[in-house]
Formats: sequence, C-alpha cells, structure tokens
Amino acid sequence: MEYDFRKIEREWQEKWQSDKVYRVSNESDKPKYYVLDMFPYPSGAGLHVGHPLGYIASDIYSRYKRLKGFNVLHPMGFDSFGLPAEQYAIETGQHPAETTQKNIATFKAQLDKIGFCYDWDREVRTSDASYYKWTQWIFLQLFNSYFCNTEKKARPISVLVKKYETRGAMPKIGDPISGKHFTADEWNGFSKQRQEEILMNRRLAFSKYGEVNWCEALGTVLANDEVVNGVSERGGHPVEKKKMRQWYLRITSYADRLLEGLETVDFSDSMKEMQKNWIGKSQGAEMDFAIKGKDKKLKVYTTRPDTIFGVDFMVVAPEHELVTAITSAEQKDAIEKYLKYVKSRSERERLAEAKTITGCFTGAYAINPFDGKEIPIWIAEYVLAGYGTGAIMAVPCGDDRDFKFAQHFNIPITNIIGEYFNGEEANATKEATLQNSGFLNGLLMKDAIGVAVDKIEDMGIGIRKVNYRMRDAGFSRQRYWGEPFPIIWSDGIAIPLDADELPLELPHVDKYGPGPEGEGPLANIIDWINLPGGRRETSTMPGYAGSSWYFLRYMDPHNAATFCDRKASDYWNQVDLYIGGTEHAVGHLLYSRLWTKVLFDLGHIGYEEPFKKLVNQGMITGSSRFVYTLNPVFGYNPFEKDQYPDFSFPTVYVSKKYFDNYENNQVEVREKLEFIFKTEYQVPFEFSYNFITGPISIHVDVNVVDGVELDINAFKSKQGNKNSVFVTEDDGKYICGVETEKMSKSKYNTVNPDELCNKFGADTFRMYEMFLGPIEQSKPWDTKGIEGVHRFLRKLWRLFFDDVKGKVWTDSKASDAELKVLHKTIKKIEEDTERFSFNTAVSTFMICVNELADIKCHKKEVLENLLILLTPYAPHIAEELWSQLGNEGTILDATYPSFNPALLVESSKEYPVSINGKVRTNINLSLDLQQADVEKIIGENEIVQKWLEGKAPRKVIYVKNKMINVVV
RNA sequence: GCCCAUGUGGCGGAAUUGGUAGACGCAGCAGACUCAAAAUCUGCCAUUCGCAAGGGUGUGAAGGUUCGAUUCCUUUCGUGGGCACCA
Repeated sequence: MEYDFRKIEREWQEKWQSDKVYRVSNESDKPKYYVLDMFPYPSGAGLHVGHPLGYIASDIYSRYKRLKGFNVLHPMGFDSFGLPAEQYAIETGQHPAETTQKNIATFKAQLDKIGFCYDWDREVRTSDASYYKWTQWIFLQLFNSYFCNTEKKARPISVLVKKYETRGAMPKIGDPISGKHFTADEWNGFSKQRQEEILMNRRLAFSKYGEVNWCEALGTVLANDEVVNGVSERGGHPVEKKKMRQWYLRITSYADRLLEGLETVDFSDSMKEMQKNWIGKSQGAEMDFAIKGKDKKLKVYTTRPDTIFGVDFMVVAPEHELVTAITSAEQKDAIEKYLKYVKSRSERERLAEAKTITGCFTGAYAINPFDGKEIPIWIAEYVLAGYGTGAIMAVPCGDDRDFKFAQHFNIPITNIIGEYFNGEEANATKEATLQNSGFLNGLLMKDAIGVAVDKIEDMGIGIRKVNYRMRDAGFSRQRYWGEPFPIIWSDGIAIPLDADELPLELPHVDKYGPGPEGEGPLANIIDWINLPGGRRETSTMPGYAGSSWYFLRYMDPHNAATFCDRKASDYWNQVDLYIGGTEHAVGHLLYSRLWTKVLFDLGHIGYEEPFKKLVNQGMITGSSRFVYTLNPVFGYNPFEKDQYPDFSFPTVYVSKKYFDNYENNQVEVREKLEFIFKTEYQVPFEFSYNFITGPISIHVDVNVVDGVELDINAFKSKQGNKNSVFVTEDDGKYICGVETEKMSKSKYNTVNPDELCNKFGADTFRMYEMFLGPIEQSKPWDTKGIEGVHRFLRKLWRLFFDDVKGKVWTDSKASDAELKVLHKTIKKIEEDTERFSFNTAVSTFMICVNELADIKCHKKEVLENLLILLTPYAPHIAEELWSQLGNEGTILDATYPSFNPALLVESSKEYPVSINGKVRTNINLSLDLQQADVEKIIGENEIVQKWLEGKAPRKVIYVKNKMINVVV
C-alpha cells in the first residue's frame, strides 16, 4: 500500500470539518490555552509560501497543547477593511465588499489545504456589521472617557463633568483651551459649546484641528507609523502636512503605562526596544530664560541641565510663537527671508537634506540666569516645533548638532568638559568633571544633572519634566472602506450615537472618489450625511481600529448583546501565545495594548496586557533567479534580408558564466553562437561585436528553474519566446543568477503553497517550512530541499506498510532498544516543541525514523506513540496511520506519551578521555561515580599513564555524561 | 549617526548550561538492485599533509579570560532590521 497523500489529506480534511473536531468550548475542566495568529489582510494576490510560516508554527503548538490536555483556542479571521480593496474598487468599480468576500474565500481554501486546526465557527471579519458594531461601541467608550491624571487611568467622562460641576477644574490642569482653571460656578455658566470644547480636550478619542500627514495621491490622512521617510508606507506617495479636523486617540496619556507594561510581557528584546524608542520617553527640565530688553521669557526643554554653563546660543523652531516678537529691527529682513525659505521646503526635502545646516540670528539675546551671560537667539530648521517647547539651549561642546551649527556660523564655543572636548567634535559624555561651570564646578556631569535641576526648581525658573516622542494617534481617514464614526455633528458639538443605534452601517456608494474639501467618499451621499439634527461625521476609522480588539471577539464571536461576555474574557484571559511578523511593532501592537488598557480601566475586561508571549516569525525571502540576454541593437538584422526574409533575430540568452565576465568571454560566446546558427538555423552568421548590447539580467520565474539550472523548455513555453537561443556552459547547462529579495509577484520569485501541497502533500509542506530554519529568523525560500522531508514521510509510511506485503506492523512487545529510540524521541520532541525549535524537532523525527528502520522496528506499541508525537507536525498522515492501527476517533484526543527516564538510564558509558584537550582514549565507567573515584581510576589507567609520560595529572575534570579531561 | 540582531562546509542549518564543532537535510561523488528508468538501499563528503595509520588548521578578523571558547569579555569588519535633526 502506497502513501497516497492526496487522498489521505482530502479525506481527513473533510472528516475534520464534518465532525467539527476543532470546535472549542468556553466551558471545560481542562486548563485553557490561547494561541493567536496575526490575522491576515485578504489581498487579491492570495498566499505565497512566506505567509503560512507563522500559521504552521501556531498550528503545531496548538495541536501540541491540545494533546497535552489543554482546552486550546486557536481561531482565525480576516482584517478585511483597508485601503487596497478600495483602490481596487476605484480602478475597477467592483464593490470592496465583493472583492473582499472573494479574496477571503480564496484565503480560506488555501489555509484549509494546509490542514490548520482553526475553529472556523469563531471566524471574525472586521468588515462585518456584526463585528464593527462593537468596534464602534469601543470607540464610543473611548469617546466617553478621559484619562484621570491622579489615578492614572481611564474613567467615564461623566465623572469629570460631575467634578467640574461641583468643584471646577483642578488648578494644575484647568481649562485646556485658555490654560486657566475655573470654578464650578464658572463651568456652569459656560455655554454648551464651551463646555463641550473643554471636554473634547480630555476625551480619549477626540477631535481637533491639527497638522496631519495628508497624502494627496491616496486622498487621505495617515498615522505617523504609516509614513516612512516622508512618503506613504503603502504605495510610496508623497505626504505633506495639512491642517484639518481629525479624530485622535490620546495614546500619549498611556505612554508611561505602555512602557511599564512591557516589563510584564514576554516579547523579544528588539520588539520591546522598538516600542520604547517609539514612545521615546526622556527625562529633563523645562526652564525659562529672560530675554534682554523684553518682558517675555524663552522656555526651553533640555535633558542635560548640567551643561547650563556651556550654553553658547539658543535655537527656536521657525514656527515658534516668539519669533516675530523678539526679532530685532536689523534682523527683520533676514528672518523673514529665512522663514520664507523654510515654508517653501516640503517635509520630504527637509528630511532628505537633514544634514545641511541652515539658520538665522534673530538679534535677540537670552540671559543665562546663573552667570548673566548674554546668549544670542537663533532660529533654525533643526529644532522641531512639535517636540518639547520648540526651543533649545545649545551646548556646542556636548552636542553634535549644536557643535556643527556653531562652527558653521562661527559662534564661539565654551568648553566646560576640559580634555573631554578636543575642539574637533562634540562629546556627549556624562563622565566629565565640569569646569567653567559656576556652582557646578568640580562635579561629575551625571551627578550635576540632579543638582542643577534642584537649583532651577528652587529659583522658580523651571521644573523637572518628562517628554515623549510619541504623538497622539490620528484616527480618521478620508476613505470609504472602513468603520463609519457613530458621531453626528451639531452646532460644532460631536454627539455620539446611543449604543442601541449601533451598528451604524456603511452606506452603499456608487463612486469611490473623494468628497468635497478633502472629505471622504461618504460626504457625497447627501441623504446619508444630512440629518434633521445635524450632519454625520464623514471620515471612517483607520485599518488598525478593527484589529485592536479582535482577539477578544474570538472568545465570544456571536454575542449580539456585548462585544465579549465578561465570563468568556475572564475564562480565556490573555493570549498565551501570539505569533506574527515584526512589521506591526509600533502600529497594531501598540494600539491593541492601548485598547486593552482602556477596556480594563473601564472594567470591561480583567487584564490590561493582551498578549502574554509574542513570537515574531522571520520573513521568508524569495530567492530570485536571473537569465541574461544579449540583444541586437534595435532594428539591426545581421543577415541579408533578401536571402532569409522570414528570419527574425532570436533573443539570445547567455549562461551566468558569460554574464559575470562578458568582456573576456566575448570570443567564446561568438563561437558558440556561430555554431548554433549554422547547425540549428542553417543561416550564416556574420558577427559583429558592436550590434549586441551587453548582457542584461532579467527576472525569470523560479518555477522554471531547478536549483540554478534553467529548464529551457519550460522557460520557452512559460516566459520566453519560442524563438530563443541559449548559450550554455560547457556541460550543456544553462545556469541562472541568484539573488535574495523580498517575495513579490513582479520579481517572479513567489512560490504558491497550493502547488507544493498538490505535489508533495500538506504534511510535507508543513514540515519543510519548519525545517527551513529557526522560526524567528528570516531565511530564503528554496524549494529544492522539500524532497528530503517528503522522503522522510514515505519512510515513516514504510514502517507501517510494505509495497508488496501490505501491513507490516506487529503487536508483539517492544524491545528495550526499540523503546529507547522512542523515549529519546519523546524527550527531544517535547523539549524542541516547548522552545519553538521546530526545525530541530523535524530533524529529531527523521533521526527516529531512520533508527527504527535500521533496527527494523514495526512494533505497534512504538509506532503508535510516535504518531502522537508527530500529529502536530504532520496531522494528516498521523491521523490516517492512527486509524489504520485500529483506533477510533481523532488522534488529537489521544494521550500524549510521557517520557520514561528509566529507559534511557545506563549503568555505564564510554567516556572519551582527553589529555590537555586532545582525545587520547576511551574508557568505560559506571555512571554513579564521583569526581574522586574518577580521579583514582584515571590515575591508574595504563593508556593515560603512557600519554602522561610519567608525570602526575595536575587536574582531572570530569563532566558527567560528557567527557573526562586530564590536565598536566 | 544611534539602537538591536547576526556571521559555522558548496547550500539551509545543528551544537539547549563553557565540555569530542559540522547533527539532520539538500547538492555532489562512488556503489548495489534493474534490460532500463523511477523508487529504494549502502558508503564517502570542512580543509590540508599522508598509500594508510595518523597529524596540522579550522565557527568573519585580531586579542583576552579558561585546563577547555561557536558559546563569555574587548576591539574591528561584513550583513539584516529599527530609529533618525526628539535637545
């Protein structure tokens, strides 16, 4: 009986589905375990082999945990709102709902083919009204909450209103608009608009006019993490700053808690580092400098107050509000000119030319409060208006940018760090002892920081201050294919819908073009936006809205009364294992952590970190192949037309060797071409070096290349033209070039998992993906090695069935040697699986099967247990053989074999004995020996004596179970 | 520029706590079976000297700690990723 993987896999997949073996209950006596994949955006391109890597890993771990006796939740769904579907709609007119539907069907079919154990009954789609109803509901929770700065948590906005009505605003916070605090009486006297405006400044989801990243080409606003190097992450379109009314999430309030939460979760160091960098917390001081001859103060932010005596100039951002007020009459023209120049530059130019130093002196001077020194105030682009106070004190001896600026404009530099500053470049050390620094003289810089801040606070000219780089997250998009905001604008007041009015369904549109004045497509639907009491919000929520809480919906996917029943979220609790790529480090992962914290603060769920452990699968890069063409210069035909009227010059492909060193190989290429033309085309070939343009590399479909050797016939029919000539290497092979690149259709380096499943089976595919290398490492795809894994499964099959004899397994009792092989494997597989070392686990299986084949072990007792171990990795073949052995039901309900250490214990062992690091002999020793016994035996051993040449061993190192080293 | 990874045969990679480096697989070479092919099986496979036994050298490079380093430390180079005027 043969290993007919196609039949086996089809039948078992059908059976799993019809028997609903993967259905998960929220009630169980077993301990729970939640395994989650980052759900995909269902793009039109379908899956390539890079996508399933993480899914296979999570599937293996889920099945393993289930076998280990856990109630495992392992769901899947689709992040189905988003830009590409809408772009596609604009191009083709197809409704995004339709294309999304179609793409999801393709994705599901592809996923099912690989044999994942998803409970599809729990599938969620972010674009379903039954789902986004709750996305809207959570948005309203955010809208109706504020961040209480004393309790450091979210509370209902009604609590704040009550406070205002009874006590007014606390002195430190006050009216965020005027900056003044107000009494209860004042509050009650404010107009409704004024009150709402004040409240809007505290809501966690709020609307304000602000500078946003506007992308003209996409016709929408983008979040900071969606802009990369001044262009949009998707499509690479230019992005500019624009003032618009937008929705935001007040993520900055949670900066500290997001930072602290990282200590409680198991993420990789690099992932934590990325999030920390993004939040960008810095501690320092904010202090006021008097301005000579004016009654205004200049407020600066610094992390290095210890360098206060090294301040040689001040720099304020060009947009700073004081600029016009402090500019002297003489400098007025220069400053205006500079401001004009700054305004003319796009964000992109600014970023691209970051190294060029520009700036302009305002003519004003600030006064150093400690020594009365007059400090010139400059404006320059390199100081950002949006960070800190938009003004800095420049210390050229300690800061690189300040140093370069001082040099460029010939500003004298004060050295306060002695020999640490060499005059050539700035030194940002904190280890120097301060000089020329008044009351700080003689102090180590790192100690002086605290001393300086204390003094500043004592003098009442400044305060300690923490700053964050992170900004509030933009939350609206001028787009169609997203969640509509459940908000109605009325007289400038945002009025939320009631919970029972949800979902606010996305209306149907005929056109996907933008609305008037930068509004989204929804603004075009007059009937929909205009209501008796006001006008609907026309923007929609961004892609990350739906994905910020989907892990909760899986727990209770069909609940129409609430987003997730508290009982369900208490039972499943945190995601125990989350698997996905690093690309979501600062987007999705930060936002979902924020949403979880807010829901926790408001008492809707019982934990504030959504993901306990995160594993980032590495990217599978494509291994592109290249062919090299030699082309005749356009229009040139080297043959006499009259003689050969039908002949057109073929495309010439040269093998890699000739591309690498074309100059030196021209003659050889010419000879080979001449020969080919004479023999195959029967045409004379008068070659001129000049008519050919040198080899050009072009991508060739990896599927027509075997390793690096081109399958010429397949290439001709698939990509090239029939009339092509191949200049091969001397052995007749055409060798392609190789380069590792990101997998993409345009590079012809994608490999479709369906094809591999058809050719080798899903089990082979799953194991091979794991076998490629460590899960977290990115690695190039190479189809070639898949044969080896396939061979292993066939070999496993032959332990059960012989092609001729049929079934070969027996019921007889297993020998010690056979059990030893099994238990060695049990131990190793368990260790490997637990530490996500799936590649070594596959190796372990191969070794086990090889050993069992070597000792001709066909004992049911051994094989049955091996199958259970194998189930997570290759579920189809395991199920089939399990049932062939006469077992009922799914193997997933079998008992995971436990490792019996007694079987592996030996009484004695051959130890290698090395003398000064070189292995000289082997010695058989019993395992219960102690260090002293070994020393004695070694001292008496004849061979060792011989190698020691009469000297006594200085030291005997006995590493239990490993080796003995004798040192002379 | 700063931060974080990472570097091992022709290739993917293994070595879990400092203990015989190169497991397992691919590719390659030789052989068995076969009319032949496929499939399967056996042996070889870091490098160098040697007929062999055996020896030298080897984990990007240079140092260091140690009886012993792919593993720890310092310096340096290459690759990948993140951040980038954040004061």
